[in-house]
Amino acid sequence: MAHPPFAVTVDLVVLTVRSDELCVLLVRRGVEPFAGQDALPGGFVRPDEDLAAAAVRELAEETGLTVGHLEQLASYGAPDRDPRQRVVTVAHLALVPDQPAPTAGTDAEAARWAPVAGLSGLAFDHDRLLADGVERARAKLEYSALGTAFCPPSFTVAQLRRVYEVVWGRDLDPRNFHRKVTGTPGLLEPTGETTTRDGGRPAQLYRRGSADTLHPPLLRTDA
Amino acid sequence: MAHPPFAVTVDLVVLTVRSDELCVLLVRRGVEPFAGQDALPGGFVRPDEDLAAAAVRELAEETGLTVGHLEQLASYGAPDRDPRQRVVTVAHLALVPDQPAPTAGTDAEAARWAPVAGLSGLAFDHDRLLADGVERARAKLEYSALGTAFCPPSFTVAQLRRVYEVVWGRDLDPRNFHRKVTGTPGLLEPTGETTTRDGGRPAQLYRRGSADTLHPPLLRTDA
DNA sequence: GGCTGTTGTCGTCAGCTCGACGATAAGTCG
DNA sequence: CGACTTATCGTCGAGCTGACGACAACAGCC
Repeated sequence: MAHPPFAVTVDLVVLTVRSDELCVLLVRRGVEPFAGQDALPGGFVRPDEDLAAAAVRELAEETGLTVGHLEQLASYGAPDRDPRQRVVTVAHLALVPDQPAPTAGTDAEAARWAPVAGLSGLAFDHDRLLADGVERARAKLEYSALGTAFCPPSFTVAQLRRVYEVVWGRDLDPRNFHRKVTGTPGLLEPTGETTTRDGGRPAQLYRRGSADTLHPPLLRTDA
Repeated sequence: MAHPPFAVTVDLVVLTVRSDELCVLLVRRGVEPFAGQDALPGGFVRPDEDLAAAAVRELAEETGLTVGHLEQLASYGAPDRDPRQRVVTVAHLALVPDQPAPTAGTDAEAARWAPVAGLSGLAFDHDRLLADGVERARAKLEYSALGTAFCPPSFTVAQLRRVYEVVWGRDLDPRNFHRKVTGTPGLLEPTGETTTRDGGRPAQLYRRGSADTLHPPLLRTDA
């Protein structure tokens, strides 16, 4: 059996919410092909490594980020997606809280946050990976507690709402949102503390609860 | 760069509803490893072939089935999942209408339908692929028009409801279900014809409409 | 034909959730 | 202290859902 040799990589769509924008982690490629162009972080899977382990390792190597959530997204294997050889990549989606610009890693020249809006021209087929990742994140906010993955360990209802608004690109009613998330059992656990900010009434602080699904879902209407 | 050679395969979780049971297409392996054991159909991706194309080809080769829906499920690449060499498989989920037992293909000795309930002991990690595929199908019935993929081109509301009941393992109220699916615009298109069966009032025949999502979703409650 | 059993389809009604919005609480800033 | 900002609680009507009654339209049997 002459099974043609494939290379297998993992690529990462790392999303966060920074200053009211949905941002993705990009690295600038230092080697051909697509040298000097932006790309998603990623790399080859090692001989004795599971796919998920490879994703975690690449994320740590290239960014050193604290990850809030990591899941497999999809695989992409068009024959001509890499001009060098046949490469199948297993894309992963990571959601992380807002963090300072990650440090440059070993493989890549520099890692930086870039707003997703209007972004294009990435290396390989990474435009598509990014689009699929963003769509997955948008969809999952509807029926899961994944919005909290964008938040720090302790956060307010307003912070969580801002996450939804930024990811969906749509304003939500603060009162209805508050009723929904505080009314769902197991979603949020109050810490008992409050915040003080520049103005306005202090808000209750919560941490993620044990619930991971939102039943019934929080639907984004077409409005 | 010595990238270790991987083999890449596609495996198929082909589901259908037969005689009030959710069934999966299995083949009996003729070669080692796991010779004589049941497995999901699948095979190696060819050098110039896209992943989706490979899935379609394998499905046609091994079964000759008419496919109602095909989508990528997930990828599995544990280092020891194949004792021969490092293999990453891209699992796909196919939903097909009830059809006679498929003909044996080239690679496999025989293909047959097996009820999913209580099924285990498949080759490789196919138990997990199957479980993930079934769960994906169950979840997708909630918010998509995918239930029609299990139905022939022309079908009744009761047939579609039976699909939901079998996949979810839970009875649904015929009147509420009827109201829901006929009330969702674009989901079903009436053909104008009716059926006659052994007993009972003849039913309207419908075909799939243009809608592919169900808004609002049809939730399976925990009851 | 009449009766029975089966299945499909239409209605009704209470309960829940949601969206829109008013009202109040509790801080900061000038 | 007043103005402003933000958080949180209530209220109300619309829409969807689940439970269920009622009727329609067939086959089969006596």
